[in-house]
Amino acid sequence: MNHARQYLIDNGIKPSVQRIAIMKYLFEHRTHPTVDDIFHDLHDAIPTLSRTTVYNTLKLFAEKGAILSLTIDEKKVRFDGYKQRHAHFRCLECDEVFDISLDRDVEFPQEDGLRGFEAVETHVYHRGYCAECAKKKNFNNK
Amino acid sequence: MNHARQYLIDNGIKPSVQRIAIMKYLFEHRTHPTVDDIFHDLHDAIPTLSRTTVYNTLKLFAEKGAILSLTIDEKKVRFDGYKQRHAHFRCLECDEVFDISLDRDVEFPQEDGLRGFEAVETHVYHRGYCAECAKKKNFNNK
DNA sequence: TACAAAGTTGTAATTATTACATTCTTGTTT
DNA sequence: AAACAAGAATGTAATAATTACAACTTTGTA
Repeated sequence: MNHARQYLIDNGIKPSVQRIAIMKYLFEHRTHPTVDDIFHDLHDAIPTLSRTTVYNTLKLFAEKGAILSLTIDEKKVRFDGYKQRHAHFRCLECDEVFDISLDRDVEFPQEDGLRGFEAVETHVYHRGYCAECAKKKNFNNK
Repeated sequence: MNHARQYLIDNGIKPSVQRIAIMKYLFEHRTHPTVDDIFHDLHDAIPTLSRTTVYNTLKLFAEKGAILSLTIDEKKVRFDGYKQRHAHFRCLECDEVFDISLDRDVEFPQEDGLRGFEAVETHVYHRGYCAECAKKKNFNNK
């Protein structure tokens, strides 16, 4: 039942109480949390947790390829424990980040587009208004 | 011959000495500069220029849709005066940002992928090693 | 020439992130 | 079980990008 623990080991990361808790958090919260979101939410369960540990841990996870770090928000980095290929959408109104499916036509770039360049990761980001905020916005502009 | 000035007007931006200089800079430098790059490089020509003005100006340009602001670099925002659809590639070694052509197959997402979401802009970012750094890296690992 | 609106400037504040030295855990060896 | 070393976690202090803000300047117009 300790999925997070095993996941860390599989990614070459030594599990610790803090690391397991953070990985578990990312599996359970598909909200693209920031360092502070995670720090804040885990603080009750692990009162000794340090913000620096959250920074260190997320950096390590991203380096090991266990998670994605998203720079869709110009203020702070967000993190994503969901590794399946998908795009992200940030709402300019409510500031939430959503997962967007990438359909067949929207494939990730092939070798040919990148002559000689070695891509490690590719991100597709949208910025705009999420369904809910778009509705409100269009209603008000009527 | 004042292309930058006219471009600003066309985008609903009142031209000023500073704004024209910054727009001109972006047209002439396809390097995805940061605020500081621009501030530093224009300082000789306009000694009174303030860093705040560069921030204000770039924010205004981006809001008016005259330029793109790129969040490919987790530290600082970069700017791009080239509006044609293209992707970006940031080298993890030399930290340069390159333009990458998006071929026909790599289209920007269509409406269907975004049910109800209103996309204002879409970015495709790659991170990895540029041709030059990849060559060095592979040579050293031999 | 006077004036208001918009633009620019410089400093101070804010905020995310990193550096670093100290303390704590963990597993291993005696 | 005690001693030890390596790796991890912690907290504070530093750094760096960005924004807030109040004062000053420029521009166009009456």
